[in-house]
Amino acid sequence: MAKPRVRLKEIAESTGYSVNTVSLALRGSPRLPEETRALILKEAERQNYLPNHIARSLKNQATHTIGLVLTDIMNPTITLAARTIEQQLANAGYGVMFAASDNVLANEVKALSRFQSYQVDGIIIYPTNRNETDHIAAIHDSGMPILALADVSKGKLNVVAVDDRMGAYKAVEHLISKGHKQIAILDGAYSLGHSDKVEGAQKALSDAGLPVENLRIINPLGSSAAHGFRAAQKALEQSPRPTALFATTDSLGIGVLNWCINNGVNVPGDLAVVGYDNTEASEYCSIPLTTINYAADKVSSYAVARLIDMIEQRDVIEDKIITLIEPDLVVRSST
Amino acid sequence: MAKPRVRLKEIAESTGYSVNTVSLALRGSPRLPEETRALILKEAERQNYLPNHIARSLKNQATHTIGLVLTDIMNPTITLAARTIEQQLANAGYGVMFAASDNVLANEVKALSRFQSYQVDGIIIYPTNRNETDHIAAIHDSGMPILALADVSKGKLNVVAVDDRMGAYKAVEHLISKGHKQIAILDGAYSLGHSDKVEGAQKALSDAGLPVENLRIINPLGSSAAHGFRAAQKALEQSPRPTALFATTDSLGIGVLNWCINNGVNVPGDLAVVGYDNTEASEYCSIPLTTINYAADKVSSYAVARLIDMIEQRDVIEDKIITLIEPDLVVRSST
DNA sequence: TTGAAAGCGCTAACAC
DNA sequence: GTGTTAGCGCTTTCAA
Repeated sequence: MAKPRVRLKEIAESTGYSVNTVSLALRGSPRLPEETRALILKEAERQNYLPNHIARSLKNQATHTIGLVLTDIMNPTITLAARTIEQQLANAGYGVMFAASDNVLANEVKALSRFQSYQVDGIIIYPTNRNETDHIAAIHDSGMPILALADVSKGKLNVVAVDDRMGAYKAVEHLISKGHKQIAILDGAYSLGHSDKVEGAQKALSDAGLPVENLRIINPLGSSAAHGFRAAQKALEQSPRPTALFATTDSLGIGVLNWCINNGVNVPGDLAVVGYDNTEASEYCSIPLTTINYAADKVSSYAVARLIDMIEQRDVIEDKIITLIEPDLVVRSST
Repeated sequence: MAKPRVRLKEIAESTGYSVNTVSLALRGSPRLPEETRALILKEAERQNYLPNHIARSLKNQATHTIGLVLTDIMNPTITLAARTIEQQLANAGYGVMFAASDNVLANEVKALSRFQSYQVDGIIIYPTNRNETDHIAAIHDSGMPILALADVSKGKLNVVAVDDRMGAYKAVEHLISKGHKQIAILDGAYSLGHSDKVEGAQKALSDAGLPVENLRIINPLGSSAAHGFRAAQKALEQSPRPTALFATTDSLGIGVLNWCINNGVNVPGDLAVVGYDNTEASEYCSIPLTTINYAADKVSSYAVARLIDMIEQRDVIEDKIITLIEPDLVVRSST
């Protein structure tokens, strides 16, 4: 059943040219007369030739494949980033291998070394833990172009990311402008060293002359609606009771909204809620959610463009470049 | 900066053995004495050797990579399937390349031929259109193991999927048992030839002695909460007005629930709503959603196991196998 | 117990 | 214009 694959050799034999000429023709070399080229192309078409990417990669020392290491792929914002990155890379002629670390460092390490072994031309990574990026930097130092999608600027990596510190600042600044003084923040990433959002929130408080203790940090142990639903009660049990809540993902925020609906807590009357990411769901949930727009498309485009730059000028020594995209506040009914 | 990669040659030179012996040692050949092996392993470790997967693939005619073609990766059920499949394959020592067709056939075709060119060992695919699978079958016939995650049993492909006809049957049977006679179904896949859910729903009606015309088919033009939100009104404008609605994804259902909340429609009093997929969100949304459990983990495990079987016994001629997993009803507050 | 040589499918330098 | 040859890094006969 399994037909042997068509190689250059087969085309060469049936056209009478050499393998080399066929290779040249298929890649559109100007050295060949139009006639020869057309003839070979036609025969290749007829035999349904597809180039053997593996052989080409071995020879060219380039696989035209990149590795994408994600943390929690179930987070819609990360899913969206993955989708956009895949599209952009496909357009640029690159294939994408992916792996999800699920925020477990060991998984991240394994995925990275698998990608190295697979000889990917570059890696785009959502790091699991911002304080543990040395293993990533080591791979980068060995000559692998790597781009991080989170602001690990303390490390040595190139970065394209949303400015989460600024985003959180805007979210909390908005709450403060509405008169709130006791604010809870739901943040599952804080414990993994991703402290930007908490820091941005704290800065908003202190810039407004409020004590940072007024921000109660609650770990929802995840980033989904289920986690938000379960953490909402804990947030409202704080003393003094918060009048506003900043959920660091929309999913968390939606979970909080639903808990409020089920428990007779009026939003925004009893509790104002701000989300983060501006996922599609935030607009169409029970109470349209005020949120921070995470421009996934922008991040992805920049990231892909930057990575391809790095790949194609591999040997040029470059300084690390940190690109932070400033996110905007989107005001809806929940605040 | 870019250090040249360590090859077998480097290890050979620094240990004094030949490339061949090093290769043997690293793969644990019993032909070598323990001492030699240990020595070589240690040196490989020291030099941080990682095998060149490309070279190995070319030689072995196997890449240990599979291609995953998805439709709408933003659909949480598909995301979950992707995640589980990646995990399972990684455990089995396979890498995963992915592409999303976004339900555009041309994208699917492109992705498939890219994967062929990349010499993947097998392909797992969520087909875009069930009536257009000949191009997939053609690749299968050329010797590529392919497994479909939707019931395209009319075609020639191997299948592991949830029995959506049965799932839809159970959903609508449940609504009928609650006394509903006028039912709307929101289904965006119907127009793409995925008619199982509609057919299952219709069968439930006729088995109950109700005319199939009592099922109003509405195309939400997508599968997300936003689409559900926008389609809800259209559903309730049908005449006679439906008293129950079957949303063929949970996201659609959640969109409907939220529209109802915003428009004073009582659920389940004025409108009973059933979803499909049993996503995490369905449990923690505004009104816990009755739904059909799509056992993504089961589907993924079976699919991966089956694909690996196909890969490893490539030359054995096998009949196509259709595995359909029967889904269960999960009753919550929305009905 | 170890090594030499051929070859996977392709590309590139160099002939002719 | 087109063909010959070597080689990418690895595995696998086959010898020694």
